[in-house]
Amino acid sequence: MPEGHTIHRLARDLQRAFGRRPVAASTLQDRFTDGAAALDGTTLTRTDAHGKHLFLFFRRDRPADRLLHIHLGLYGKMPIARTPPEPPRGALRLRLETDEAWADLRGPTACELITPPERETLLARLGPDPLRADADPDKAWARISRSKVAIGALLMSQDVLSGIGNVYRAEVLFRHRINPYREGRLVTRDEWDAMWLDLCALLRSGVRAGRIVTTLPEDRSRRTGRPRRDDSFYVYRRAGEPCRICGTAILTAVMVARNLFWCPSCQAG
DNA sequence: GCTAAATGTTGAT
DNA sequence: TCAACCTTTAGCT
Repeated sequence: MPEGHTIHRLARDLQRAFGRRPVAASTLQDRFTDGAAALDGTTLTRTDAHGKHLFLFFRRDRPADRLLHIHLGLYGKMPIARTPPEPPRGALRLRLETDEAWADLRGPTACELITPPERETLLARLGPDPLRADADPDKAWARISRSKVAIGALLMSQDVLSGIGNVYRAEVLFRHRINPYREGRLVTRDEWDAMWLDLCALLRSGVRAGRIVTTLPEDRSRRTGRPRRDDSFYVYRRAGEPCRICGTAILTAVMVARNLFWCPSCQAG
């Protein structure tokens, strides 16, 4: 589930569900016993997302000047539900609970209490995030426009721009008909500007919908008004299937250790 | 029941 | 470039 849209949505939902009243924090894993104990009984004051990194701020009294850093990694999840909570089970890293809501964090790459300077260090290596108002796309362009690295790799580099993952990479390149292997420096300024704007819109709609849909309505199958799961993407995980636009078989290959998908005809070059 | 894959990152070679 | 890590689930038998 987790590209940038998931994290920003989670930041918003956690704030709504748990903000401004004390939370009970618990864990079933030894690795976070101390962390959960430090958070237990404190009040969530603010949540913030940068790219795929989530930060939860609690009132200062208990975890002195520390905040919670969460990264969901490849398969982390933190679903929020109304009380009553289910009995805690299995590999539960962190449960947050109030009278009204509860949320279980499972499988994250990171769940740790850090200091504000540690947070700054982390943020310093992140490129602009299309979901943030303060994002400066020129910073990403400065890197891309003088790089010999393939654009399909650059889009995945969180220090070039942050929040993009394997689905948005494949889909945005298709939407702009750009071959994933083209060197960054051969992407034109106009192409980049269009791609950035598109990413802003796509990620925002991902936050709203809670899932990624990159296809235009006219490119989905006619039978259903709403996009079915299979209708949501142009190329992602559609290897061997016909391109929705030209019918050519979608190709797949590994790029930066992830499965890449593209249409060799629409994205020639 | 078992295996592989998954919208990710880090650190060693 | 590759393995390691974290957990769930889809797709097999």
